[in-house]
Amino acid sequence: MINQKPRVRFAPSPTGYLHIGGLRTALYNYLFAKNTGGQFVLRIEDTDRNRFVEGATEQLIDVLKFIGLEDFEGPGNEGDFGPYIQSERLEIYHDHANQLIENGHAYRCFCSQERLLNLREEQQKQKLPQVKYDKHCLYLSDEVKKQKFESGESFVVRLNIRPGIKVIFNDIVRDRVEFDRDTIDDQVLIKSDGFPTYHLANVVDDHLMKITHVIRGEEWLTSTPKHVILYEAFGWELPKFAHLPLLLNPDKSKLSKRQGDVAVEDYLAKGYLKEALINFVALLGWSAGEQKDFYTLNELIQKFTLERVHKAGAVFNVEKLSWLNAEHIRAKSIDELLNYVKQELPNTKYKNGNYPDAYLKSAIESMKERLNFVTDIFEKSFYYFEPPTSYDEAIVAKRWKERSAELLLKLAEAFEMIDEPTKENFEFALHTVAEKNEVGNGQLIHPLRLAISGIGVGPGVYDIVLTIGKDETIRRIKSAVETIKFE
RNA sequence: GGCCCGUUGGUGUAACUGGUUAACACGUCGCCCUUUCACGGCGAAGAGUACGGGUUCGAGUCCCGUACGGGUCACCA
Repeated sequence: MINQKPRVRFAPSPTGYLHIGGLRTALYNYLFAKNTGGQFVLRIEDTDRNRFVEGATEQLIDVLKFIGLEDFEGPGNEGDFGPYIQSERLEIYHDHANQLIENGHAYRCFCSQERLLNLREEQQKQKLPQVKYDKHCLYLSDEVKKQKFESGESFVVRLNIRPGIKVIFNDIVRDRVEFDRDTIDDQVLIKSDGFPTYHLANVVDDHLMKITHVIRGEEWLTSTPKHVILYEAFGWELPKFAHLPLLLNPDKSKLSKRQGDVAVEDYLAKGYLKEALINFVALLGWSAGEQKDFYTLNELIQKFTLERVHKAGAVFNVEKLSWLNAEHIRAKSIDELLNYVKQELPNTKYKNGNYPDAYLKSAIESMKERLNFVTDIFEKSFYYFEPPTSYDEAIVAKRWKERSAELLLKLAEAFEMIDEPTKENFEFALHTVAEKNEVGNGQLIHPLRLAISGIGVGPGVYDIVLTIGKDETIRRIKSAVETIKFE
């Protein structure tokens, strides 16, 4: 057991999307597994039939694979401990529940919803410190139990918590955590529909799947003593626990839908790169202890340790995510970016345009450092995809002077003469025209930018000219001269 | 309310087993570069480590208490 390779699991319930907190949990499990040479297991916890969402499991797996955590043992990649979908393991849970009933660690409870409700109300009225099941069915006589069971009366199976010493366990993130046994309720293990609850299923599966480290969100910390008691009841060795700090809304409450996007799919749809998402989420609750923020998945794998996981919850700060996204864009090669751009092009109004790869690459080259999202290229530098149809009024007012039209026409003539279209030649031509007409370069540069792009910001003018080409530049100059009036 | 966990600039984090003026990044502001914008560079403001005690020559680091925040108390995970 000592030198066993770690086995960890990400055990989401298929809700229809991957929660950003789920991504973080999955990532830490994955990083830990990869870092230690262990195995990352994916298990689908679909024991709540009321929340069944068609196709959710497939969707979850797709997103996980897309984002780069594709190397898992689980559905579609069976190992020796399947099935990996809990709804396909019902018999296993029943066998184990029965085992617990036999040795007295669990019992059948026939109480109606109504009685449970009344009990709860009653206890609340009495201002009891805590609402707990009263073990009513544990104390039924054997005959009554037998009779109810055999007559097919609906029941649940409850864990029988007995008085005893404190439940103490060690958490890798939080060190020692302890709970009094009498604060623990007789948790339902098997629901009346025959499905197990999370508590039973997770313990049984973690044991059977030989999970060595349970790495999950802090919201599970308070139910961990129940799990510890279950391990005890089965006589199983305890896995190591690591409860991760929560991801928080700006107001410090648990990250939720109400206060912004929470699905990984949403962020992907908005144009965040998976690299940025991984990088950002990894830093929420962990750091390598170095003064650096940019990491690739491989670097994270090399650096990750559970010991360096932080204890306090972390606010999800979209601004830093956006910065990281821009950083990851800048780190990509032009060819990689070309793929993204071509992938997105059909979703834009320029889908019918014809843009050769070399053209797009030139445009990307000039815009790379100015993009926060790859799709920004279609907005911020629309002029690469269509000629300007209007001219920014503020820029016109500021840069379009009395002689601008005349000078631009002369510039167009000079451009016309250029045989070899290079940045240097365009620049030289502009300088020459400026000199001959005794004006500063700015008198040409700014009107030129306005004429060919319609706006006042963007890459260097010569870069734009080079990308759209000599002929198109001249066309745009002529068109601008006709449209823009000096006032 | 009970129980559990937490608390370093606005945000994410750093600060080896206690040892000099608490570091880095995002964000903000300013300057430089660029006849634009962005990138980049430089600099600034912003916490004295929730608060109060204690231990110690010395505490963000250890102990106790308080406050505040969060999580959890389902036949949901």
